[in-house]
Amino acid sequence: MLSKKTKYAIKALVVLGKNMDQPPMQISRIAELERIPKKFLEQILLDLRNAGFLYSKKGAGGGYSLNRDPKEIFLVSIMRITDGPIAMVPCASLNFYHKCDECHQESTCGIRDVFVDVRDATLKILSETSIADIIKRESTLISV
Amino acid sequence: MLSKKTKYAIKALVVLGKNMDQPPMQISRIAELERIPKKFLEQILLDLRNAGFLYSKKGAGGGYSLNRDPKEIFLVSIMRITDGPIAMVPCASLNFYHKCDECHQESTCGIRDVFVDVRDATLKILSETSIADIIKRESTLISV
DNA sequence: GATTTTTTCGAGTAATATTATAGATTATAT
DNA sequence: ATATAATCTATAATATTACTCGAAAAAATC
Repeated sequence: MLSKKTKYAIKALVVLGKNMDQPPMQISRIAELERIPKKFLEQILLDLRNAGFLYSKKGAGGGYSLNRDPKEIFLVSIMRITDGPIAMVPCASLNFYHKCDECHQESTCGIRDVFVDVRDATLKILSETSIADIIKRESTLISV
Repeated sequence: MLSKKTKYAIKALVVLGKNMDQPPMQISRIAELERIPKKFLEQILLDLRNAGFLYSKKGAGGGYSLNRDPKEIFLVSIMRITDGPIAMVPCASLNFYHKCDECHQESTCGIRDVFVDVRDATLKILSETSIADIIKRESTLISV
């Protein structure tokens, strides 16, 4: 399951992606627009900022804005920040690998073998899909 | 993340799939072989039995055995029993659909749109892979 | 038919992770 | 100086996961 944290992160980035040429947007404004608990969003934006995706400015007229082209912010990166691994088993993770507790013989584990395939299929989609794509998909869906 | 419940379920089914022409195997034997907490495994096997995948027999000489050809038991079915939905968002689930708490406009949600694709990719693999395939993969991995 | 073996059933609990909140601090603009 | 808004640290509330307990029911064997 995708955590609320990740959903909120994506939603916030989408809002900021639509706000590219505007002055920075405040946490409270994003929280209001997307109905995200403000204090929770605060933490999430901070994580995204620390990962380099956001620019932030304190004080009056401050707020958050994207630090990169929305075309260059991929879901896979966001998810790794907010949820951690993409793979469904730790032993199949590229960025967060560790042995499964239950596993006796990783090299011959058939479960791992299947879930490496699942990871690859998921990864392909998530690393091809950007915030810009999400925005595009939404406008396409509206016009249909 | 795949729950331990699901991993244990798959492991138990694999053990039983290798035991096809033998008399039924006891919970305690499976638990021992796969190092699964016995009482936990008990619940899991009961779920699989109630779903029609296992045959069970009480009393001395009783135990569990597969009720179907291991080629016809697919990971997708097991996971739906033990973990529920395959999709990462409830609104993209085929068998466990429900609205996301946070969602205001499902029909135009770009997140949903992407995760329907992820679901399809995952589903393809999981509904093509059977217990027999897991067993086959393991023996292939051993011989490499 | 008593005893042993083994599944079945219902409930309960412990551990962990997720989601959210609170309050004080720091930086910036006016 | 004052108001604004991000940052930081801690903690509370809730949900989920992973298990555990004890007793009942069914079947085999002596």
